[in-house]
Amino acid sequence: MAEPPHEHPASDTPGPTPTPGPAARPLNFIEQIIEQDIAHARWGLTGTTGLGTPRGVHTRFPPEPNGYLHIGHAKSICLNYSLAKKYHGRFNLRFDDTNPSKEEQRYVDGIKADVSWLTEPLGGGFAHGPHAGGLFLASSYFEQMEEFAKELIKKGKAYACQLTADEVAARRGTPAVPATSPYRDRPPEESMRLFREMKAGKHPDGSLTLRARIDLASPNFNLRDPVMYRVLHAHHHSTADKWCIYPMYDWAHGIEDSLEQITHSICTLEFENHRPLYDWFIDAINEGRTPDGSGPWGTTIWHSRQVEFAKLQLTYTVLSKRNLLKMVQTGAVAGWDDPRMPTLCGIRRRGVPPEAIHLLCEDVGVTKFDSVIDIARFENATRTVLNKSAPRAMCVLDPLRVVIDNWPAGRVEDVEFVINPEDPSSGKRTLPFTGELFIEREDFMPEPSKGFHRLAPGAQVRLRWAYFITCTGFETGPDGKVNLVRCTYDPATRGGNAPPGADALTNKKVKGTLHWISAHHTITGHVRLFDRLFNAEAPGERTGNWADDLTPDSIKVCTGCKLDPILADAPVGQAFQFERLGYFTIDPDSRPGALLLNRTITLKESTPEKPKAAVRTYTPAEAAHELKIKQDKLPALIDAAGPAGFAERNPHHLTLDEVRALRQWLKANPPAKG
RNA sequence: AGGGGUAUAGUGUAACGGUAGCACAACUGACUCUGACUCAGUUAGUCUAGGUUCAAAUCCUAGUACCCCUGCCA
Repeated sequence: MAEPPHEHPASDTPGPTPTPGPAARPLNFIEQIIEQDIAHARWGLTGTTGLGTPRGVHTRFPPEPNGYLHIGHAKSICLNYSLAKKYHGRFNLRFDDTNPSKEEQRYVDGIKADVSWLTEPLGGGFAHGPHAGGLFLASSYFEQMEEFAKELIKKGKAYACQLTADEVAARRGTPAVPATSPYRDRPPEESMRLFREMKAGKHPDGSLTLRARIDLASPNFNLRDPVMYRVLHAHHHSTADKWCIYPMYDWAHGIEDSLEQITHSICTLEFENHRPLYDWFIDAINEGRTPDGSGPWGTTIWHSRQVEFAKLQLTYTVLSKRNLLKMVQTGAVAGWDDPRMPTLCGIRRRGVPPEAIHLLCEDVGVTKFDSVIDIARFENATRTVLNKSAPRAMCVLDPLRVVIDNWPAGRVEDVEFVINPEDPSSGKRTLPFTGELFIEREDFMPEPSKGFHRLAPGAQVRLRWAYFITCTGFETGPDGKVNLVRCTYDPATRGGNAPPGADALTNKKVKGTLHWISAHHTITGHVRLFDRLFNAEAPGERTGNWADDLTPDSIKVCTGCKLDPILADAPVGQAFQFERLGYFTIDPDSRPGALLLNRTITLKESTPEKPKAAVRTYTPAEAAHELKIKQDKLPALIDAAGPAGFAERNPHHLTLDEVRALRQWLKANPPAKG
């Protein structure tokens, strides 16, 4: 495994960027780094060859199996897989299973399924396809890691430390005061003996660690002699009871990447502070090693390059395994795969196709800047994909009976129905039309409001693909609710086509088009409608507890829905667009005769009345942030700049215009220095 | 406080010393057998202050704001 001399990123000089090919979009910063690496032939990259000759970019997704994956992880998976695909390489799935006290086999299984689901439309995944790198377990490297650890002990670069966790914390020091350990100058032989005893199970949990001997005074606390191994008598989901010492992330992770010869080790921003440590460990192992194996310690090991990017954050969403787990445990949701959850299994059950996640990731890009993505972008990506792919169906969620008085008794007519107007290859099917139908209750108003152009007494509307009907009256039940609408149909409008108007030149127009279903040709079922799980942009920001921002009724079940008969044979997960209602999918709990559907997302809706202008408002905290001042200086600024009417308003949220005015004022009246 | 990062329209991102562009959102309008889709147009931006330069988002200096780091978690 010849590997070129590792160059630290700091030594990089901007090289000529190779022709990027047909660039649909500019390269993101990671692609730029990779193309420079190719230009300099680092890691043996040539960029022009196929797989492994000598090699392309090799990436990996390294989850800890201590929970289910969420949409934040999806960004990392898409990034890693896409880079391997774009640069003729491979993609590994590797479980970073170094802490058995938190990990479970069911999470391993769930994560494998989620990653496969997500990467499948990209042409494969970790297990199959042209870029499959394979499935790996950190725990299968434990023996090798142990050997490396012993090597560092012999080199005087690691030592056994008998400080307890509390003592280590107490001796951690401060930026100005170095940490201390009375054991760091212990002879290597003694450390070796203790390390062997640790492994042999002769020491209780927490009594002993192996620590790297780096720098107790480093301003980077990760370098203050970090723990490499701890004693932990715990059952491991993969290695069972074979080990009672487990490596720490910092020690293990770089070795895992090295053993798999990962070229670019992509991770999130919070690991930036760990990169020097990652590099230190590999360099320490390589001290005394040579590329040809002639050195005293053998052949040099692989040194991957770590690159950090900003993780995905979404408004109205909680994205941390800890909080997600708590939501499940407290019953805030029905489980990890509740369709309201941002987990990949929840999103999948909700009916979102993986392509929507790919589209979102392309949309938001890859940078090092912490940003929060508006959840609406994800919703829009979902609509965009489903609009192109979902067959249409005619379903009525809240049925209202319509009788067509001039329809010949008992007559059934098949009307042609375009399965997906956005996809000509999908073709047509037929739908039975009769004199007794259901329409959506909200599509009829006895006394129509202004701008309502659906059904009302005397009004004419089109029934999609069928006929124009005119309302001649309605009946109400004892409760005063409308329970029947009477209409006549116009035979000249068969197929829903508008007949020539009075002048025989312009077609007669009708404003509204309604969806419908024949009362005698429908199946009933339940449909679940979801609202956002949280009703605050940043759940928990207000009170410190996300539970305070839970939407009270974020799930609504419609019973007795009148569904298109085509749904009877649809498989679980099949997506449909219910005309004018949104996108829906069959839930796994659905049964023949007891259909259950989930609404994935509504259609985009512009309201009939003049939509009220959505004015962006700022909380005091947001305004201060926007103006780059401390929040406590905001009141004084407002007093000084005085946006009209602000003082009378409650709550004291600022409008966009007011924030702009304050910014202008600040520009004209810069704060005094000091 | 020390260290590590990041600042470009409302939001997300390009521009690599040479015309600040794109997408989403918003707003106008057109089209429409889904109040969907599609299409056209409008509004709006380089954190601040100095400096270098014919020319600065970009280079230099000094500030400001935000994120990460003091687990035997990852």
